[in-house]
Amino acid sequence: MAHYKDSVPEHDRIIFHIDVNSAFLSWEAVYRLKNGETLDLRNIPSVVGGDPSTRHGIVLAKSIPAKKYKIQTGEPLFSAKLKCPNLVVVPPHYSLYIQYSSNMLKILQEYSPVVERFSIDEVFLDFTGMELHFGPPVKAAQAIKDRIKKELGFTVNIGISCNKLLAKMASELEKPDRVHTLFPDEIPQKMWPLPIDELFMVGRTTAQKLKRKGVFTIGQLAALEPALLRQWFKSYGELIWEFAHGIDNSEVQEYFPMKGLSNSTTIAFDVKERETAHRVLLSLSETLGMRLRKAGKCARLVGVSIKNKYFETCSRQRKFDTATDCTNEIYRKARELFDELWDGVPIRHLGIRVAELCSNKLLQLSFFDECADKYRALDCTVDNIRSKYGWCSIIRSCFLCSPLSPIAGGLPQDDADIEEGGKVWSPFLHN
DNA sequence: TCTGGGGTCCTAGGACCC
DNA sequence: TCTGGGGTCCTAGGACCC
Repeated sequence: MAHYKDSVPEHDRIIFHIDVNSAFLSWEAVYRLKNGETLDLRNIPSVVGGDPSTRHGIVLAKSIPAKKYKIQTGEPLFSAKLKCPNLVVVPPHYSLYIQYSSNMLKILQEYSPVVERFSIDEVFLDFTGMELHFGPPVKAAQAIKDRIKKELGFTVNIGISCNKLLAKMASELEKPDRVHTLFPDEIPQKMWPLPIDELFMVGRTTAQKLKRKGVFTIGQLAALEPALLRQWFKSYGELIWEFAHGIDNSEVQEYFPMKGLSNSTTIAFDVKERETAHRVLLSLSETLGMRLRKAGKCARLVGVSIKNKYFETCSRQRKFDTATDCTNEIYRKARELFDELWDGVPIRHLGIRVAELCSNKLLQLSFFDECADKYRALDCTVDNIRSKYGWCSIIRSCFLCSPLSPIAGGLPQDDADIEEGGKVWSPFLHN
């Protein structure tokens, strides 16, 4: 029996949501098969996971057989192995995933001019009006799905509906390698029986609160009075009520203006000394500054966050009079905020965030900072060297004999990164 | 050897102004 | 001496997503 309707009703818009099945794990499997490995990670209990020795030991992606052991993305590898002692764990190769993701995007762009890269493994595609070129939506989606499998070697789910929310909910239905529709008239039968946690934007906290109030399915949520949800969850309550009814008017958007940037890192050991913490902040500032300059932006707001050994977090942010894209300036501000914030408890994780961005062409130099020009030239030179010879071709001397990475945060460098000079390093939306 | 990193948005509460 | 109130900006924290 078909798992989708053979004919779709007339609607204003036709939206596809393309979701790579177990993305990191599939891509890892495809890469390994291509390089002579005979075992397909997708067919055994396996996960892509970080390195516990540097305190990055969490599950980044799981195979479908691993899912049967109730292993969850984000859970510690330690606990995943307790659930499944034979679990195969492989390290991540981010630059590979970025390539697979981009290859898929290229294919999808052939089917519509309006394509939104929602994350490294999810894409929205506005198929409205494209029936003329590629046939009815379900047939076209089948063809796209099969083409990706044939040309790139991995499977995707495609959800089809009249808005992004329903398309996304549709792609989550049965996996892998499937096309599903979820049009408004199918909501009661396909979406309302689902548990409340499966609704987009209902996370763990909201799901727990709803369950305590006796709401267990999306249908039960839909049946509530929106005023009651407003009372319980403020504006959020109305949003999830609308989602439970399949209401969503957001557009498929090719480009999103960047609002802010952040870099953070879990350090392999607990940091007890101020100087060490400062160095981590410096290495984070390096990455942040480079990304900011690459985007052609300056930031007015700088923020610092700390997670201590007890997993308690705190943060401090400040708006400054002048915007900057200078590594040293970001570092100086971050250090100032850190010194005000830190209570001396050993630190596990440090982060820096910048926001309130403006174009660096309109850069307003402070009268008091006569060094600004020199720093600008320095940043520019270092950026050029790094883009030519790799991220670590030029580092600050204070990192020479240090266990700390001179360039922290972002995605961990993998072998492929180093071979390529580490040029590829961010999977996210900005070109 | 237990618990990542990068985003966006919302809210509460305080400061400050008129 | 009975302690306005609306508007805006700012910060910290927490929710969600991948």
